[in-house]
Amino acid sequence: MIQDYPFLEKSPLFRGLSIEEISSAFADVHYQVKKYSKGQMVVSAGDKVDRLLIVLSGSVKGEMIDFSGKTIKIEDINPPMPLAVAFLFGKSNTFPVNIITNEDSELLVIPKESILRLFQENKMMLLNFLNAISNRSQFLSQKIKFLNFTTIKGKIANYLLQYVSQGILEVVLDKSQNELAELFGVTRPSVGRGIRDLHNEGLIEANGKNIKLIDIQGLKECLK
Amino acid sequence: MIQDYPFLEKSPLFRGLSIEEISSAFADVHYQVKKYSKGQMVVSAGDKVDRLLIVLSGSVKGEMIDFSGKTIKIEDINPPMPLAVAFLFGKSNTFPVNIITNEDSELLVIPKESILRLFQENKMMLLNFLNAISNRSQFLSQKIKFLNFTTIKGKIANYLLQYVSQGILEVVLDKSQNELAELFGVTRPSVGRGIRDLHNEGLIEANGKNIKLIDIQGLKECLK
DNA sequence: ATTTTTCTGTAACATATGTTACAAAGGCCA
DNA sequence: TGGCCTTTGTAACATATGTTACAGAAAAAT
Repeated sequence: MIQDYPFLEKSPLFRGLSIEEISSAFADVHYQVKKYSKGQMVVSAGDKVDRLLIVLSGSVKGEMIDFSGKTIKIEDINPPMPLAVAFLFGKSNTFPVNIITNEDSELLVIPKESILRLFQENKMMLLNFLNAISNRSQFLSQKIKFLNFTTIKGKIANYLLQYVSQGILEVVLDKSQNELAELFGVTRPSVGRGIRDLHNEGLIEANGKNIKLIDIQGLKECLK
Repeated sequence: MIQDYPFLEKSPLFRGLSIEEISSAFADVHYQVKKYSKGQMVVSAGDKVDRLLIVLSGSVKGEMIDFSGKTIKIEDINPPMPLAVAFLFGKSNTFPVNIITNEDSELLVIPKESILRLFQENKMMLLNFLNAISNRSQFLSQKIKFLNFTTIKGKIANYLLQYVSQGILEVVLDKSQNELAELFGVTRPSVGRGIRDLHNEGLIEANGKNIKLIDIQGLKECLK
């Protein structure tokens, strides 16, 4: 079964392991492959997280529900990524979001006990898991810094300054304004306006996705 | 040495273990207790995280630095809490913040290899560590939801609705407006204004720290 | 080549929040 | 009691960002 999904080697949880190693680790451990049709709810917010889910095919999305019952799409999850790694352990063991398939999908379901057995038998998997949760935390940390500590111009400046630290002064953006907007938690026109403002202030020369960084010090000032 | 710090039993990393068990687990493992005087920098942002630090006495703070060189206090960390658990593993293995002592302090320093050995020998510690990182993620998730998904009125409403779920309809706030402002990442007058608005709209009756919750459904609507 | 979709640029307008300031109320302590 | 400090209430004003809308450019699909 496991051998049918060779790209599992690319999953953060199995990195550094060959598909044979993965497969043999799974030999004496319980797991399931479940099929879901498009639009089906895989997990409801509040369900107990007593198993690890990994997307094998198709794709799923996480949707948050607030008190008033409205839903907001949080993120898409594609193969071979795991779901909700940060909720398998920790204080709250319930899914924070609904998980719904975007299309017909298959998920690998591994009960929590099995996970612990995998960890015991294969130190690499444990390390990978630690890395996965840690990365999640780091991602969230970064996101908070972004959301909380700067204006939109600051966010753009910060984003561009990441290139500077790599010695790149003529940037070709690898994301659309929409993607940047989502990353920054703001609206798309605001991103456009921010870029235009930086341009008008002479800090950058923006032309579509091509951006020349002119006044590095000025950009740093934007971080407030 | 370890026995000198019995409150380590209360550290998230050693929960469920007696001080004797902790001490014996540490018997054949490298570690250090380091003393720092008040105001000393324990770790600079960017330093490699190749060791786990746990506050034994005193207290330390984490300060973030942005590109322009300004510092912002992130949080205080008191005994017996660990530092930067989410950065010992994961992609980025450098401290995201400066760590500075608030007062004379002692820190327990455990190299990463020692941590891994502790995990191998004591499954409880591994579980505790997984829990600690997971909790951190969950905390950050929650914070992001708060920062990103609601207006100030929404944040206040959300805060008040937590009481409702405990069956409390006449709240006595346990935080000042200043503290709420900090929690929400907004300014103090804005919190005041938010409360006043909710009051004027008839959703609550606010009088200083005493708040009667009138229109629960309306409060839920505020979450947008 | 043509159509369709996505992306960009921009504008007018509405609104939430920050900024600054000050006065009144409540706690604390000497 | 009086004087200090913190907290609250509130106002006028500035500003950043969201909202909505539309047109042209670019990219993708047919």
